[in-house]
Amino acid sequence: MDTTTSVRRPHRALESSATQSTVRESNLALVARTLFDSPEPLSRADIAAATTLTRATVSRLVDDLLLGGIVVEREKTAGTPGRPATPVVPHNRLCALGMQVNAGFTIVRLIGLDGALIAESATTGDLVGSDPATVLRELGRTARRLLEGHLQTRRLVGAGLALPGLVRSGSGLLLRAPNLGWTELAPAELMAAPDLTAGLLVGNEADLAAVSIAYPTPGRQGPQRDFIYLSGEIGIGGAAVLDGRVMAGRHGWAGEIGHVCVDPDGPPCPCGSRGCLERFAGSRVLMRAAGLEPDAPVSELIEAIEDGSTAARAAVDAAAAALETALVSTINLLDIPEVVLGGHLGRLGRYLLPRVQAAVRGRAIAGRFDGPVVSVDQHVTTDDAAPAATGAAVAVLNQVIDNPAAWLG
Amino acid sequence: MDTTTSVRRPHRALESSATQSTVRESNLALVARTLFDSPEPLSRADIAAATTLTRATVSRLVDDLLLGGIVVEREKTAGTPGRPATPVVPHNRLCALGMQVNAGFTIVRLIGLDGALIAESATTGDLVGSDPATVLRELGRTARRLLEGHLQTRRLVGAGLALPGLVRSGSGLLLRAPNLGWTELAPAELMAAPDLTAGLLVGNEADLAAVSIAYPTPGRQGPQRDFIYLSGEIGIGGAAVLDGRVMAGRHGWAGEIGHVCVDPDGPPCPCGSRGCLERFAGSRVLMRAAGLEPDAPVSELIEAIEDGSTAARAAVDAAAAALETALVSTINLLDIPEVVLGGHLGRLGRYLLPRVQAAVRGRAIAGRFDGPVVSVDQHVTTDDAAPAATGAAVAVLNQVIDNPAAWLG
DNA sequence: TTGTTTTGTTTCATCACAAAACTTATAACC
DNA sequence: GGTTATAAGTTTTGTGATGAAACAAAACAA
Repeated sequence: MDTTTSVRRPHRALESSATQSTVRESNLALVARTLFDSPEPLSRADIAAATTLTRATVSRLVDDLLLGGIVVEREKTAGTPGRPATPVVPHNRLCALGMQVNAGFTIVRLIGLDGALIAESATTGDLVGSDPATVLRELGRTARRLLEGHLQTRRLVGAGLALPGLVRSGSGLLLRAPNLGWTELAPAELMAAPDLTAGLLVGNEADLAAVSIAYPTPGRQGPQRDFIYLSGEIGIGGAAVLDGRVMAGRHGWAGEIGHVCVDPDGPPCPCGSRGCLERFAGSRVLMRAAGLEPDAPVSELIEAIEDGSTAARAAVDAAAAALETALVSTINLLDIPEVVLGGHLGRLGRYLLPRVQAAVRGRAIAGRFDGPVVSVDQHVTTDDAAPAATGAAVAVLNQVIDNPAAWLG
Repeated sequence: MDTTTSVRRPHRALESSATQSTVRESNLALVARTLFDSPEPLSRADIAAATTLTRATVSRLVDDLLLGGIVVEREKTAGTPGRPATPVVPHNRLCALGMQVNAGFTIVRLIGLDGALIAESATTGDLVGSDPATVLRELGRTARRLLEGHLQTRRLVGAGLALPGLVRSGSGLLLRAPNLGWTELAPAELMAAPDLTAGLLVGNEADLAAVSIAYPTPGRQGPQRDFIYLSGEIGIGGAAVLDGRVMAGRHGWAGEIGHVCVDPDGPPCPCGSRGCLERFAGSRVLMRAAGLEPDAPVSELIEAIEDGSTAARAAVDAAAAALETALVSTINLLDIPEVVLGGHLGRLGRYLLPRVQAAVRGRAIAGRFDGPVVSVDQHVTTDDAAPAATGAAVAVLNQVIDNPAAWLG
């Protein structure tokens, strides 16, 4: 862990050479993305118009996608002069597992390539200090049960797992999850379900929740393309999304807004620093400061405020002030003037939004130019407590859309 | 300026289709990058081995580069059995102008595709509150004089201009440069030298200084590929470089570390926030706090410290503390555990490095894993006061290397 | 002089896509 | 109902990129 300076490869490969099959892969991906990104079904001719490819080329590419079960044809639609078009739409036969382990629950979702929730299984329980092997083995069993009966009609593309901690990008190793008490483990192995977890995508909970905002359904970007996401949990996770891609940094740990310092003389943080945002706006800190049980639901906090509790009000104000400071710094650093609040921060939106929005507009450099927007994660208003599980599945499905050639084999 | 929420285009083009000429462009760039990135001259066969292209293909691509004047053949090298190889190296006939306007000087440099400094012209003077039209017109004249006599043997690729302010990426407009007192102007037009400034690359001073660190010579990456750069001037500029690319953000303003908040109750900053890093570590703030003239050279500050001035010592300590806080937050946010100090911060390296390095290692999340490195910009030790001017030229030349097809026409 | 080795070139086959002609399937109009 | 107009999708042909393999060139070595 406490490794010495890593040896850098003296000459990394610049990139690989292009060939004709590269062209095909690239155009296949272009057609797939165009198809999935469109809110309305597109015909081959529509795709040709949208991509500048010829109809002939699109036809052949679409044939490949049909053959691979990635898309299907719908009934022809008449009504206008000319030969009727054949709409081509995402095939819901392909699907992926999205899983999440959190301090308070585990969840498994099966999601189709068209974005539909096919099945779901959730368990609640206190997982702080739990044994990762036990929890993950059980998660694997749950996933297998969930799949039963579906594999006759569907085909599994892969699985994704969201964890509340540091995940080393590439290797899929969890380095540490402070709020679970887990360190240094390989989730794919512990799940003991090699058929399900071959190529398991392991990701940080905030990063994957951000994916589900950037892509409400697989391959289709939502209205927010550049934004900073904050996940309000025991810790404050964060992710920075630019043009639909989650920023990774060198190891895949970028976006840790919870550990932006908002007061150099503030309380110490287990991360080694002091006065991190998390120390003011993390759920347990907030609840304690409000005079409530650390794991009390947000509704209690809101009630307390409405009942006139000064402690509750002060706690939220302190969190808001910390949030303002951290976000202004973050926006100045990343130049992404849009913020989405998730978890308990989203649920406290009515108290936080106006203040934070005003601060961001008045104090961030980009504030005066773009009219930055602060909003609440949709998932909060629809009472979805596990957007990261959905995001994990979507991330897996996006891989298919972004490189269909690899899936077609 | 104070625009309302910008209207987002509902459907941006996903990307354009690939064709055979795309393959050629891509491989041409691959060959060029391989050639320029190598410390030793490469033969066609070497390039083939390095890229997995065949010798036949490499030969044809190199022929194009030769024809375009981007590379030249050197004398064959014998000594080993087999047909002697023909080394192919960057051609120094192509060159670019790199210019910089700062609060205290202007500079114009002419730099060859091989990285050599061909000519240089600098002027000093207080440009705070100066008239941009006058300054830029004079800069254009200087550039033209500098070029005289060189255009018989060289060919100008283009020009780059570094400015200490906010530049809107794409348009090349300077929105504001607080320390010059300039706002809202189009440098390319004001320079009144359309032959030189066609396609002028305008960039932020810190961003372009970072380019000259990432690329010590055009197309050849230095040892630092991921790093956070801090330019110490009146203001503290910053840039984040990941894999050799400067992070832009939505408008091109990412990396403003000078406006990370290190004390929410600190002194107000013209940017609208409070307690920005710049308020503690900007050169004039630092000098005043040390009891010196605001524009005194760093050497005086060092002397004062060595003479035992407590004010000077305290000022540097305060700057160091602010730097620590800002950098820990920044590293947590970007996951780039490497820092390069430029300008007066680099010149104060002996006082800052140990403290800052310890802070970053002990308090940043990535600190415990990678052994983060804090170092001083090479340009400071070689007494080059204008790395951004070099970076501006290098950025222009890199465009040729990254897409030779566009240059060949 | 002959053989060996490596570089660089030539020739030919393959495979994507573009262009354009063609086929198919519908609506609109007389 | 027959004809025309219109648009979707397919077939055919040509172009241009790379790869593979044979070939030519230029050195060293025995």
